Amino acid sequence: MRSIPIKVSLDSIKASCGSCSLHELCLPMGLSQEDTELLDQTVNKRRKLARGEHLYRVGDPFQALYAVRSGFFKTLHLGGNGREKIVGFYMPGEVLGMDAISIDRHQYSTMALEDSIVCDIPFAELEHLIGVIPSLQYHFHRLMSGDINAGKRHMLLLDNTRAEERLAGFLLSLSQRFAARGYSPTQFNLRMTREEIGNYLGLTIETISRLFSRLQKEGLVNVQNREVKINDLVKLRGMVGHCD
Amino acid sequence: MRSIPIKVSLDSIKASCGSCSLHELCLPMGLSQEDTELLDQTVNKRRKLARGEHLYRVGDPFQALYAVRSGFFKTLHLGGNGREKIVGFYMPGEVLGMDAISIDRHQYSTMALEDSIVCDIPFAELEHLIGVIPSLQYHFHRLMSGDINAGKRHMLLLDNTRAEERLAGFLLSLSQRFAARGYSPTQFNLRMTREEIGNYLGLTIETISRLFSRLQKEGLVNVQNREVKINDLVKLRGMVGHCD
DNA sequence: CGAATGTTTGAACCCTTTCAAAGACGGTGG
DNA sequence: CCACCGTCTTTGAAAGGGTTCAAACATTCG
Repeated sequence: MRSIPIKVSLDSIKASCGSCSLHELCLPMGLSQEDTELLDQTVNKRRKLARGEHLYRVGDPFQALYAVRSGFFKTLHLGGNGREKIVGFYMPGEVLGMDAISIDRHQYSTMALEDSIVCDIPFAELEHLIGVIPSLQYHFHRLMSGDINAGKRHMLLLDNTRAEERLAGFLLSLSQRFAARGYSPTQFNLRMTREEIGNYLGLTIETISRLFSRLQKEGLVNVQNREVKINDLVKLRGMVGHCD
Repeated sequence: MRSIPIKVSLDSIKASCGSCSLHELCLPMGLSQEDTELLDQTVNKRRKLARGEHLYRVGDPFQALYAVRSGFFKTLHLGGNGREKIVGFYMPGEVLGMDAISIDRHQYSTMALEDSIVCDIPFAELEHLIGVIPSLQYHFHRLMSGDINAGKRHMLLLDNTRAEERLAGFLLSLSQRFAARGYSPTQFNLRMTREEIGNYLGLTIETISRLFSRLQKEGLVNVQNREVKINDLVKLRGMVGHCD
């Protein structure tokens, strides 16, 4: 609360895709230096968000996509009964908000799980730029298609009836995504609570807790609070049914 | 088998988006007559598929998107253990294959559930056309975004822990989509088997069967083989948790 | 008509949920 | 620095719902 005045003064920071370490994962992937500079003129603002702060909420008018620069986000659906369902976790280099393109309003709320920074990508300007830069068009379509696939993979994860398979698949998914960003695939920090994991996987918090205990007892992983160490990546893969 | 020679002779049929009754649902939605004619030059072929025939299979190189002209399709994922998981059903006006854009190969197999016709949309040509027709760019992005949302809705459906909620949500989803195509929202034919419904919803065939029996006993629906009549749309909606 | 496929119904089992309570962690204030 | 408090996590026992296994029935299509 106290920190709001400080945050405001830091809200806008000059961004630069060209010098960003994530540019091979993010929207500028595959662009020439020249085209990246054009993109930089559109993606010219960064925004800081404190842990727990909303990037946007259900129903907000859609104006921009957001690339995660640093930090961690969750997106959630609000059911008619007040129930919250987490539909995705987003880490640096991933782009938020593409589901809103088709309806002009955000369908899901997005909240920072830790202090984070996003790059604003005003969509009207991006659309214009896509018409001008053919390779941006190509890469943007791949990005959207990748989001379609991420959704389908999550669905396949939820199709595993056994709770164990879901959690194993979840850990492996995190592992892969961390690895793609140059972090260890076997040792990482969970940014979300047990409850958020359970919600995401369609399981209760108690089941998540029991599973972590069991996996640890079996020596597959070590879990200390939010710190996860995977001891046997191969055996963990063997536990997952039909998801990758 | 015997019919293959016949099918081949009918395989290619001249298509026309301008005169297609689905053009407000499909790729040409919102295009001017002039732009639709340009699109017609690209979408110039139709393909007939017999029931049970594959449109494409996992691993096939990605070359075209396919708009369903008539009939019904399912898309399925093949798990490492040989398990099949149905990830989507597609009806006329819906576009197949957008998940493959990001990886250049089809990630899922697609099979006709009944004799069907699709319109070929060669993707390289579509990409070119998108660079030329701004409103096509706009509508194509909405189409992809819509596919992202369809996936998320399916995921929300699977999050309902109670089998009853999932089936209710499934019936409502079909109802809406039929209504959008000018068919009755309360009376329609299931194109898929109980097993396929169960697979899609993460339930067993027995559970689906029991649920239909129960819903019928409660007077909510009438089910005769594959013919469904919804008697109480409102009460059915009340059964679904957080999925619209 | 007959075989294959698809559907319905029953009973026992298993896993996750639910309900309950104790324990650990982290931040705040004295 | 430590005690306190709220939040998060762990663990236990009972209950519920869907699956599994089994068998009869219906439908479709050659």
